[in-house]
Formats: sequence, C-alpha cells, structure tokens
Amino acid sequence: MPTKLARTKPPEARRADLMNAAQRLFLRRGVAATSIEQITEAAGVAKGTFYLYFDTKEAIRAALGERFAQGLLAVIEAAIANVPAADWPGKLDAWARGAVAAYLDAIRLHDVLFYEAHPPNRRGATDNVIVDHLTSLLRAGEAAGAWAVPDARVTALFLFSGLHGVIDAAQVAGNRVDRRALSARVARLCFRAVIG
Amino acid sequence: MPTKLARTKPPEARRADLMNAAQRLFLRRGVAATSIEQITEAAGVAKGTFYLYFDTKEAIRAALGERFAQGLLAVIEAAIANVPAADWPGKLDAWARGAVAAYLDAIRLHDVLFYEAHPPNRRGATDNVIVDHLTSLLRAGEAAGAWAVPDARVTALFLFSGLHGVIDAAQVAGNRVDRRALSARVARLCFRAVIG
Amino acid sequence: MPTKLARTKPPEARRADLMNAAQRLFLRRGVAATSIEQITEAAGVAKGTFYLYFDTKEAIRAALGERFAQGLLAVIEAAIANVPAADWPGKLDAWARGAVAAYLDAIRLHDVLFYEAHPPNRRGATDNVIVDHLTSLLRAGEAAGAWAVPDARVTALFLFSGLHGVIDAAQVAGNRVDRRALSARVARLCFRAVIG
Amino acid sequence: MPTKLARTKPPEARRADLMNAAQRLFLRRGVAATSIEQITEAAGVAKGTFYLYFDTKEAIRAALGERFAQGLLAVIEAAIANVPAADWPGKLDAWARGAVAAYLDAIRLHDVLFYEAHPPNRRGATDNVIVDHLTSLLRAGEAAGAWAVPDARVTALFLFSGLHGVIDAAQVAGNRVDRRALSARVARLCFRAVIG
DNA sequence: AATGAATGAGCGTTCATTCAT
DNA sequence: CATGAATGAACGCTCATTCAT
Repeated sequence: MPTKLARTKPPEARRADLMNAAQRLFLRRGVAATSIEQITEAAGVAKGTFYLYFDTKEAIRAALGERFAQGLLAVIEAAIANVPAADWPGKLDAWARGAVAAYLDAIRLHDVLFYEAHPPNRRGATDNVIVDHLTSLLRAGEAAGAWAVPDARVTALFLFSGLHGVIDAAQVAGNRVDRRALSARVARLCFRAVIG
Repeated sequence: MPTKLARTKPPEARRADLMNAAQRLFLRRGVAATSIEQITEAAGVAKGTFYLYFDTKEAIRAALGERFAQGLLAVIEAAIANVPAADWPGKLDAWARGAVAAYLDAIRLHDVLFYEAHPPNRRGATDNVIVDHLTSLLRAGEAAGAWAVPDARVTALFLFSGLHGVIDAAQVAGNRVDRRALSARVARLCFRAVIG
Repeated sequence: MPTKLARTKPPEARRADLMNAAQRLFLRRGVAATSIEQITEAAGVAKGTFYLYFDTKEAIRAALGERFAQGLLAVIEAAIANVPAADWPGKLDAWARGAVAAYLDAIRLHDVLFYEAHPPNRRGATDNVIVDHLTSLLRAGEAAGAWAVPDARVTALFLFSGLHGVIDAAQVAGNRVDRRALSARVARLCFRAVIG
Repeated sequence: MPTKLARTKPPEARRADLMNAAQRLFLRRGVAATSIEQITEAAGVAKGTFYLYFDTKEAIRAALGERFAQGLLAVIEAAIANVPAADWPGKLDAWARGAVAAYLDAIRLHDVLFYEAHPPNRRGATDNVIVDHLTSLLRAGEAAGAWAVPDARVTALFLFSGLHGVIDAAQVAGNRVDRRALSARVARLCFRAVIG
C-alpha cells in the first residue's frame, strides 16, 4: 500500500514515464538486452501496464525514434534560421554546425535506436582498417605536396562514412544501381573535399 | 557407424565450414536470428562441435568480421596499385572507386556483421528527415546560383553520412571532444565538397 | 460527456447485452479464446461493468448454459404437446424428432458451452476408429443376413455415442458402478436397436 | 550433482516418461491447467527437455490420444475375436460389452484428451434437463403399458447421447444435412431400442 | 575430435480481476 | 451504476552453453 496517491496518471505522463525509462535503459544496455520488465520497473509500474501503452517492444523503440527525430530536426532548423536568406554558403555552414551539435549530443541514442550498435567501436573493427589506409594515403599525398588536409584522420573518416552511407542507401533502394555513375559521383565528392 | 571416413577434418577446414555456414545464415536472417544449431546443421557437424572452434556466438561473428576486413583491404589496395606513384589525385580517385566497388558487393555483409541491420529502412526515419532537409537546401542553393550540385540527394547523403561517421568515431573515442574544432572541420569538408 | 442518455440501463437489459455478446463470441472463437474485454467491448460497456453482473468468466458461461437449456426444453415439450395423450409411440417419436430439430439448430452452442469444442475433428481420431470398426461389423452382419440396418454409419454413431454417454454419466455419478449390469443394459439396447 | 547415472536415456524412454507424466497431470487437472513445467518436473527433466521430444503442448496431447486409441481398439477387437464367426448377434453383444469395459476404464482420459471436460458433470447442466424429461416420458409410457424399459434413466441417457452424437457428426461433416432423413433415422433407432 | 542429450535462465505477452474515481 | 487504468501471476517457448560418452 505505498503510493496511495496517483495510482492513475494522465496517459501522456505514463507514456512518457515509460519512454524515458526505456530510453535510459536502451542507452545503457541496448535494445535487445533491455527487457520489458526492466522498463516497467524503472518506470514504477507493473509489467502489464506496459502493454496498455505500447503493443510491443518494437513499438516503444519506434516511438522513441520518432521523438528523437523531431528534436533533431528542430535544432538543425533553428541553426539555419538565423542566417540571412541570401547567404547560401552560410546556410550550408550553419547546417553542418547545427547537425554536428545536435548529433554530438545524441549520437549514441541514435545508433542504439536505429542500428543495434552498443559495444563501442564494434563498427570500428573493419572500418578502421579501411580508414587507416585512407588516412595514410591522405598523409602521403600531403607530404608530397599534392593537397593540404588539416586533419587527415577526420577527413578519411568523413569520406569513408559518406561513401558508405551512399552505398547503403543505394542498396536499400534496391533498384539496380548504376555502378559507374555512383562511382563517379562519390569519387568527385571525395576529390573536391580534398583538393577543394 | 556410417560415415566412418572423414569424421575428422583438418581444423582449419572445419573452422572454415562453420564460418561459411554462419556467414550464409547471418546474411539471410541476421545474427541474432541465427542459432548455433542452424550453423552447425548447415556445416554438417554436431552442435557441440561448434564450441571446439569458437568460444561464443560473438566469437564467430568477430572472426567473420576479421575475414571480411582482410578481403576488403586487398581489393582497395589492388585498385590503387595500378596508379603511377606520383599521381595523387589519381590515387584518391582509385581509392574511391575501389572502395565503392568493394562495398557495393559486400555492404549487406558488412552491415549485418557490424550493425545488426535488417535491410529495409535500416537507417531510421530520422536520417531520412535530415537528409531530405539537406537535399532541399542544396537544391535551393543551386536554384539561387550559389553552387552546382549534380545530384543533390546523393550529395546530401554523402555529407550526412560523413558527418555522422565522424561524430560516431569521436564519441567512441570517448575522450573529451573539442566541439568547436570538430564542427569547423566538418563544416569545411561539407563546404569544399559542395562549393569546390 | 457524450452519451449522457442511457448510461444506466435496467439491470436485466445490461445482463442480457453481456450474455448475448458473450454467446456470439463464444460461438465464434470458443470460450477460452474469448476475453472479458472482448465481451464488454461487444456489449458496449466498460470492462469493470462485467463484474457488476457476473462474478467470473465461468459464471457467464454457466448462465448461458442455463438459458440454453431452458430454450431447448421448451422446444421439445412443444413437439410432444401435439400428440394425443394415449399415443405413446407417437410421443417417443415426437420427442426424438423434436430433440433432433432443436439440437441441429444449436449443437455448436451446446458443445462450445459444455465441452470446449472447436469444430473440426472435435471427437478425436479415437472415436472414428471405434465407429469405423462398428460400422464394418454392422455391414458385415447385414451382408450375412443377420440383420437389416438402413444406414450402418449413422447407426454405429448412434450406438457408440449412446454407449459413451452412459459411461460418462456413470463415471460422473462416481459411485461404484455395477459393471456387469451396465454392460448388460448397454448390450441390450444395442441389440434391440439393431435387431429390433 | 545427484543422479550421475543415466543423464542420458534412450529417447523412447524419455518420451514415455514425459507422456506418462503428462497423462497423469492431464487426468488430474485437465490439459489447459497443466503447464509444461509441471510435466517436466513430474518427469524429472528440465523444462527445455520437453521440447526435445514434442514441438508443442498440443503435440503431446495428440500423442497421448494416439496411444489411447491404439489400446482401445485392441481391447474391443480382442472381445470379438472369441465369438464364432457366424454368430452375429453374439458379435454385436461382444462389441458392446468390450466397448463398455474399455471405456469404463478410460473414459475420463478419453474426455480430457478429446474434449476439455474436467469439471465433473459440467456436461450435465443442460443434458440433465433433457434426459430427465425423456426419463419421465419413458416411465410414464411404461406405467401406461406402452412398453417395458428396465432402467428408464440409462435408456434415456443412451438415446439422448446417441442422438447427440449423430447430430454432432452431421454438423462436423458440414455438408448440408438432410434434416428429415436424419430425424427419421434417429426416431427409428429410438423407437426400436424402446419398443423392440 | 566429435557428439547430441540435457540444462535452465530468460523473455515477450496475455488476461482475469481489482479498485479509486 | 459505471468506468478503465493498473495489476501481477502465469505460461509457452527459445537457445547458448555444458558435459558424459
């Protein structure tokens, strides 16, 4: 007979309690490793209550994703809003800075929510090899005077991730990919980013 | 007493059988959804045999990741090998094209091995929202004559993924991140990729 | 604040609403597979209201059984009522025809209410095996000129079910059964039904 | 570390252990009310072991039904086997007595396995009303000298159950039922069983 | 080296029932 | 009378891992 008060809460509040508890746990241990019971316990309700608000574990993950996306977009748009309408480079710059800021605060949440990517640096395993290789290439080119790259590793990471993302998306789209065109586009983007 | 022959195989062969079977299954249904028993069955050995070669399910995933990385690097290095030593832009170009080619063939394996990624809408709705937003920005800037971007969506994807990758890495590194510096670096890379 | 009208109904009406809703659902999906919530939803009341009228899920099942029995008896009695008082064979005939008619209309409800019977192959394979066996016996006897049985399968079914029912009842009564007597009685009934 | 011996048993033995344990429990509390864990506990194995031998709770119920049917048929056939080939009434008599004997020993198992019919006399609720009615009719007819029925209640039970079984089967068959014909057949069977 | 029977913790989900409003 | 949010015990099933043979 503890909490005699507020056995009933406004639905949005209960829902939010559950989402907050889930987010905390998902961040700490990943989605798969978090059980419904842990979520309800952290939210201070009974197990069955979870199913009053969400049909499924997946449903709460999706709701969290939605909420995450809203916040993110708001931040980025706010960053651009201050730039004069005609200043396009300024807008691009604001976009980049806004996005960096927003993701820096939430990247782990993003990754946990959209890839199940807990163990830090798991993704690194392979990618590091490739990124290391590109980093060396960039440094060598710089040493040879071919270009100037202030931070070879960050650049290599950026190019590799960009390339990877483009390919992922192409794959997901599923329609036949025009390999030549894709190759050329990606090569051009790398080229310009490095050579300017 | 049937198959009296070859009950015993060279350890490396057994190990490879298991890895090949696992890779096939991981690709088909994901890592979590593949059971040890399915792997051993596909490899034609008993369940217990698995544990003679790998300590853990995670261990075989890691071994597969290792093997994957080796193959990838080989392909990319081969692509560069043909470029004259002094032609740095050519090397960068070769790197990009080699990497695109290599990942196009294996992106699904990569993602399944390093994120638990089940194809459609792997990247959450989130990313799409942000990428859409940047795509619009790029198109608007182009319409205003601020820059020329052949394929705004691919470019947006590239920049977003690059940015995301850089932040992920920064986070994983864990040490205090210099937000200003990171921001500036990323903004510059975006800037050059777009403005040239 | 909508439906301010008729939030309250005469208790018998509410009770009937619930029973009707429950009967419909029990018929469609069985008793066990029907939840209280489905019943209240179909009856247009809140979950808790159910417990104002019935103590238990079992209680509503029992009430439905009661109601079912009343209706049945009325039909059968009506069928007999038209037969002249002195015509006993006629009464027996009327009983049989009345009962067949009444049950044909409601057998599914009966079975769902009293056994948890989901239609196809309710009676297990078992019964079929035994009935098949008796059917063969009846046919063989007829071929040998020992008796005449218009429809061997229906007869076999009838005898088997009759026998089964008698034994079930004996078992339920629980008191020590006089096996010899029971055996003799059943054998005699089978005998007369077949040999006349 | 108790039972160091016989951690592994011949599969048929384990399977039989599980079936025996399940049968005991099903008889005691019904199928639905028996949990897998109770079965495995009673069989002296771990929960997971159950699924090495049966895919599903329903699967063990079915296996038990199969086993039950085999035994039953054997008993009845044995009863008939002793009757001279030409003695058809004797065969019918033997069938009836054999079936009664066999089912007397196992009726509860049969009912639990094929209908979920635990609470004794649940089935009675309705059926009793109808059977009582027929019993009265039979007694009244006898009092009037219309027929002679040694045990009116058993006869009424027999006729009612026979009728019920025939209708159930007709319903399950599902094809359009010829109500007139069915009625006539059943009436005739009742008639002969009573009037001789 | 190889087997595969056995284990048992763990999980997502359901639902009859209660009770504060 | 009526509501419906909250409860929490219960259950079927999965599967990585162990170990006697």
